[in-house]
Amino acid sequence: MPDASSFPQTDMRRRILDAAALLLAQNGYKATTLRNIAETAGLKAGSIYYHFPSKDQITVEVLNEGVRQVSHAVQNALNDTKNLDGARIMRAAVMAHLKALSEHSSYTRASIRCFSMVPEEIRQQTVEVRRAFDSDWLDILKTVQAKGAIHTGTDLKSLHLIILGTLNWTLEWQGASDLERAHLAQTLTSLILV
Amino acid sequence: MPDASSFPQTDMRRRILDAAALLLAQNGYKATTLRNIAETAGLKAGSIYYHFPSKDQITVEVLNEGVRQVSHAVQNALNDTKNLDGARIMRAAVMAHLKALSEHSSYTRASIRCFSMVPEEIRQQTVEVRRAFDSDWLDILKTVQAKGAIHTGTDLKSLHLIILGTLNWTLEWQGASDLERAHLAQTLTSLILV
DNA sequence: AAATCTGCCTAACATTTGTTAGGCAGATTT
DNA sequence: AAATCTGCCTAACAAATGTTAGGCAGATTT
Repeated sequence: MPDASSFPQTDMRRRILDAAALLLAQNGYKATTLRNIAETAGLKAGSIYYHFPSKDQITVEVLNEGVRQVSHAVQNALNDTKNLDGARIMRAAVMAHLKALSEHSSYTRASIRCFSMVPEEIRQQTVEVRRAFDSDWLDILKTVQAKGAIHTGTDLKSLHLIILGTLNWTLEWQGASDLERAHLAQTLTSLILV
Repeated sequence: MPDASSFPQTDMRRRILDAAALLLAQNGYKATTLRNIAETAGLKAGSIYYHFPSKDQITVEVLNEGVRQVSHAVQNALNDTKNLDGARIMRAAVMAHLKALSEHSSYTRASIRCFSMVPEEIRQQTVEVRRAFDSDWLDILKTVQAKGAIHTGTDLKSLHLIILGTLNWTLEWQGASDLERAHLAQTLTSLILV
């Protein structure tokens, strides 16, 4: 059975996660079936259990990786801009977040869109990674405000929700171009920065 | 079987829709079962087919009603503020949108969160209502900008996404208070208005 | 060469899904 | 009083679900 997409042949575990991420992002948790994942990854449903103990475990790994992709991207962007002014830090964080969302869109979309619909048992295993990321973003906002790039009167908790909501919402307008995304980042930071 | 919540006894059709909206908002399309809807509405699964021809039809009605609730709320708010200045129009629209989201949260949450995960057949029957609402919001922004309350340089399409993203994202932070919502509306409009 | 391990497959299982067919008590109409 | 209509129920159906048990060819180890 020669298949063009089966060159690596090994890393089947990764291919299963990729397939799951794609389907979870597209159809949600319940509509994503193991037979569907198997077909996309290029094996049979029963064989998945050689790599994972359950569908839930696959889901947990996908959801957590989705958050980590964005979290690491933002962290890296900030390490490069340590002693810059507030405005630059802000722009770097927003653009890194947005770029990560679009580059790893399967995992990030799965993470954002499935989180609140997934069974309680799964949610518990993904909630801590999320809280850490929320905390990171709030720290960024505090720093930028301390550097004077955000009005002192602005409520940072609200601002946090505006940024998160705006950026994550981009995953809903399917098929958006990088240009449109850049436009959005520009408009958003312009509104926020003093 | 005396049940405290079965006084009306008639309008069973509405109770089915309410139950479906609640479950769709909570668990998504695929995880919402007819037996689950029936139990919540207070009847048996087979009896649903006396009121609706299929699960899909129920879903379509819930999703469309969710959008209409918000759309009408915004429209009504604007009718009351016809000749006001741009800033007041903007604030009225944002607050009406936000209030409708929280008041009819089951329908609106179902509408927002299920739309992109639902089978193609259902999406087709809900897409036109959405487009109309998008168009309405863009008109509002054009009016407000024409009245000078938004910088002329601001890209309205991006601004539209920021507003939609921010407000709709509030449905993700479960259990938020009205005070927090009001705070968010205040911060958002402050950023946008000149 | 024998034994083990790797990585996948087939075939079944119990359960749950949307949906349908037929029944039945009470109200309404004739 | 007879007939019809309303609004629900029970019981079943085929299909699809997560999961498990057992097999099997090829590589690796002993």
